[in-house]
Amino acid sequence: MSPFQEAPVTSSDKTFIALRADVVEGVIKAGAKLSEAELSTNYGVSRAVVREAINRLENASLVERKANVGAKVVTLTLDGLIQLYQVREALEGMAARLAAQNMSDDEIEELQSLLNNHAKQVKNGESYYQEAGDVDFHYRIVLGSHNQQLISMLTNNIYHLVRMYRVQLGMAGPRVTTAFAEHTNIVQAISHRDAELAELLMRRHILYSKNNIEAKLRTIP
Amino acid sequence: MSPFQEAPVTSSDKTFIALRADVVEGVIKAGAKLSEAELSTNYGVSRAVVREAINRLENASLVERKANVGAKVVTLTLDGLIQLYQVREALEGMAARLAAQNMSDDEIEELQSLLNNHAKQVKNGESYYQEAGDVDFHYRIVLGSHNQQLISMLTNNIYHLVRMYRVQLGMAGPRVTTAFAEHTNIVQAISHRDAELAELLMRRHILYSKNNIEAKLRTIP
DNA sequence: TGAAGTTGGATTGTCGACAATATAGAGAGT
DNA sequence: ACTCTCTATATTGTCGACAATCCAACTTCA
Repeated sequence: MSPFQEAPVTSSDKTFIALRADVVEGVIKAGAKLSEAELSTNYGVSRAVVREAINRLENASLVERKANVGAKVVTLTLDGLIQLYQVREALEGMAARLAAQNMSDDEIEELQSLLNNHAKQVKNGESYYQEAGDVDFHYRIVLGSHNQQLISMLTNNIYHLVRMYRVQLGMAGPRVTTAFAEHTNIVQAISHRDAELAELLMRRHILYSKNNIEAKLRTIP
Repeated sequence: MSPFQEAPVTSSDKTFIALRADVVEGVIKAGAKLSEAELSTNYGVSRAVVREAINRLENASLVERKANVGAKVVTLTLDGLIQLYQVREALEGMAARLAAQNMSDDEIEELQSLLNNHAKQVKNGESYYQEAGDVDFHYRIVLGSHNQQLISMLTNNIYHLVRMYRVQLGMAGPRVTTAFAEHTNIVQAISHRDAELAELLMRRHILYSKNNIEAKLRTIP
């Protein structure tokens, strides 16, 4: 289905995931201070596991910590969004390149059928699932790179921050059908094993997406 | 001087840095198990701070942890090295592109003079400082990107892992003068504010470096 | 009035003890 | 001899208490 980490086993894992969700979804507001004691009672665990969860969030760039002072949820800025998308462009571009080289024929076929499902949804105007579909699409390609380092960086860190921006600054917008066309071209490049083109198209796709969001944001804050 | 993090203030910071150094330099061998109790006595701190240090090392991809089992130092493989350099190519390529756009004239001038010093050293055959010089060069450009996300990923994670491979598999090799020529071209592109070319040259530079190391390694393990 | 120094309260950092889990080895059965 | 089960032990996960640090409010002095 969707981006799944390994199943959480330890209490610390669950707390980390719950806390991350609350930060990403805005239940805990951007810029808010994270009190260890307060979170400890809220999640019903000891301060030690809260601390561990906060540490992990720090590495994911979702909170900032200062020694002897505490941790704050990051603040969302236009500049931060741009920098994030620059990194994303570099990493996902490479992912597309590697996917064109390394994906198995089966994986490519699944990617194709995923795209076909999206095509139906676009025709039916089911805009809700468009977001999930977009995530799925990018996720498949990242996995297809078969590069663990790359997969880890994108799925553990960058995607959560991207989602935090999307959710809290209310992205959804048009760009559905045009993005779908771009997806189609990328898959075509991959299935032709054209690594160079796959990277180029993916980078442009993300760049367009950035420009689109950026334009919307400049009108608000 | 050299890549410096923020000064370590807390006991946990110091332990993390000491432990990381021991892992990178091979004092603790690749693949070895990390016993929390043992490290606790060795570094003279409580298990809690050792655990925090290990967690941070995990995010830096220097150790792998399994719940209820423990942490092991990563094992160094050819495949791991290749994947690492693929990520490095993507990120540093983007860094060079952004550096060409964002570096101040002063920063570029400092980069130039750094290169001049290297030129002298290369002529004198001081091969030792070549490594430090190379690190310095790349570090400056990464900082010049003015992209915090990018800077953090490279300096906190990737560079330490790269160094671990270099140290433990005994890199040094020739490629000194030829690498210097590549550096020169990159700086030229940056000072011309040619972002496209700067990225291209940096990516090729890292790709060559990867191929060089890879060729050496294939003869050994 | 304003600036520097001081103190109290609250928050984070560190510690040792206890609980939960995995793994190696012994033992039983075939 | 081999496999399976079960137990013992060592290691990690979690907890509550104590120590160190920061910050704000208050006092003191020019």
